[in-house]
Amino acid sequence: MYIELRHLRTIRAIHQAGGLARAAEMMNMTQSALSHQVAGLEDQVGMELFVRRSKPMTLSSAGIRLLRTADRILPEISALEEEFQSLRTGKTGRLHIAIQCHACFDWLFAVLEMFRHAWPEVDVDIRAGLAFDSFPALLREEVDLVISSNPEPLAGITFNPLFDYQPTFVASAQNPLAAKPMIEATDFRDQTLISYPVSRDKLDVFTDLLTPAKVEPRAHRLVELTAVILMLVGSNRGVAVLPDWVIRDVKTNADYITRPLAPGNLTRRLYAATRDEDAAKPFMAHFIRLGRSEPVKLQRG
Amino acid sequence: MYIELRHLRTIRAIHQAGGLARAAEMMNMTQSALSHQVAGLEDQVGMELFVRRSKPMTLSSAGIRLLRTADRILPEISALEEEFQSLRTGKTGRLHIAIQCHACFDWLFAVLEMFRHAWPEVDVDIRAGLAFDSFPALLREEVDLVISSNPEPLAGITFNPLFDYQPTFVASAQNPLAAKPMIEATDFRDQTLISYPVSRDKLDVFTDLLTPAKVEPRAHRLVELTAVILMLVGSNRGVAVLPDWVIRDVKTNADYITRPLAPGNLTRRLYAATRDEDAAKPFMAHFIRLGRSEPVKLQRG
DNA sequence: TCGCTAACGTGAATCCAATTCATAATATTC
DNA sequence: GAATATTATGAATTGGATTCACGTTAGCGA
Repeated sequence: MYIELRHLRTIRAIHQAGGLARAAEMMNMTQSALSHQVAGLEDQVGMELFVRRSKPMTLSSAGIRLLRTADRILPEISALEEEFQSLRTGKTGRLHIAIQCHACFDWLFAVLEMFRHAWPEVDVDIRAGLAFDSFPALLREEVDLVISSNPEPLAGITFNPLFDYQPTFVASAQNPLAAKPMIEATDFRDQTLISYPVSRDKLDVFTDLLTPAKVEPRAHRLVELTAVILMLVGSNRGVAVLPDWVIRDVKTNADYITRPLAPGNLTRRLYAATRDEDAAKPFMAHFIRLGRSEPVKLQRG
Repeated sequence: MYIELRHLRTIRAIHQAGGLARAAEMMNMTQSALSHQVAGLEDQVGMELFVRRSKPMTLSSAGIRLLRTADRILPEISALEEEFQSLRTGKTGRLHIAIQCHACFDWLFAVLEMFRHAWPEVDVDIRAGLAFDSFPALLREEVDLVISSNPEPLAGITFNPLFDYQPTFVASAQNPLAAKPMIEATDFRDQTLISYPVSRDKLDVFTDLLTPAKVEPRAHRLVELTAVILMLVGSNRGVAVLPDWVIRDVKTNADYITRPLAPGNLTRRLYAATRDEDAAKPFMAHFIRLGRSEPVKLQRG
């Protein structure tokens, strides 16, 4: 049997209006239409939904069950419709973020915290675990924004610049390299490099230093968490290259040394990638604005 | 906008089947029909529900919202349909009982207790407060069964006999009438009669004794609860006429006397009135069977 | 009890919207 | 890049919902 929402609306209207004729008026239909509709529904259901002994017809016990369901379901539909309305006008939406750079957790949380106060209706989430194909995921609408420092010219994707940072060398104060004012590619030959577990073309050390110079570090250890990387570096089990904002805490720590890389002016830029059509959405624009201003404030203070 | 269940079913099917074509097969429709339907729905809603960049098309974030609603609502509809199925086959139903005779509470609870074990799916209730127009209420399907000792020949109503009882006179042992072996109408002239608060034509004392004899008791006090009536009678503040099954407890109590009425063979019959079409329903038949057998067992033991 | 009025039911005609048919456009795969 | 699979499109068709016109029934007051 094929119950439809139309039927639920009708049942509710007849009940509210207390009769077929008034209900018909309410719904901008003829009384006859409703009569036919009810008859059809009763056919479907296989029993009488109304008592016709008394004249303004009233719900039977089976009809009351239907009414209860209607009263539960129809408000849900209304809510859904209102939600779509809000979606259209841009008050609400979804902001699922994929991050290619693990270190971004650091400032991203702070930014999201500010964001969700301004846009409480927007469904926010961070999706780790798809760092490799985050751009296809963006196009498939699995996520809505990708934090990346490797803009690729892709149809349908807009790259919004956020802020610049310096990939910075960090090592133990015990490490012999502490003697050098600046670190170059060959310095890594006899070092254990510690990095996030992502492919080399997503790691600044490789893309900007080691790969061009065709240098391979003595060992390469993959670690997920920034705190753990710093811990290992602190105990001189390896060296790392991290964005400057991450190592602001260890800069003043005597156990660590930080040094600029190679020519000395290495700068990278972080982007928020969105689908073209989303870039204009008000909450997206706001998020990107926050992503531009807040991290630099964080780094200073 | 007019979302219909059809749309929810479609969304769910496309998601389950993982594509339009397979979904169409599932729903016994052409792929084209679904394509049109989805397009129409997206028009209504005012945004894309699916991502078409990749070929087996997938839900967009708005589509996912719709899917969530569908997953909540469609099971409710299925449950409803199953319920109607059960209603048709008679496994479930409603048994709302109106009682004209207050004293019936006594045995009715016991019967209902047995009944609800046998028919757990049937919605049981006792409706007091419409003793006066219980038969119209029965026809209006406000209740489904009326316990009555006053069968009226009414179109659409079947009276199923339950059991017989004797309206019995009960008074304090202190009352002068205790001396009489049998109580007649004129004996009430100088007595306070205590009865349930219902119209006289529903009270056995009047219909079978006082009204025919045109006798009026000295006073007539209305009391709701059987226990209170007996209490008042016990302290000789009045006399009462109650069904024999109610006074089985006081028969052995020295504070009370019970006497037969008038000619001595006054017997009344209790009926369960149902709508004609309901009388055949299995759970109704079962209830009536219980209503015949259980009260007499109670009275004996 | 009669007749009036309001409310509901019925059947044929109509209309609109959902579906189909046929085919084009587009992505995916090897 | 051909072959395949998947979705889109437009005209034609179908079918179900609605309307129209009228018949029927219940309620109500004189």
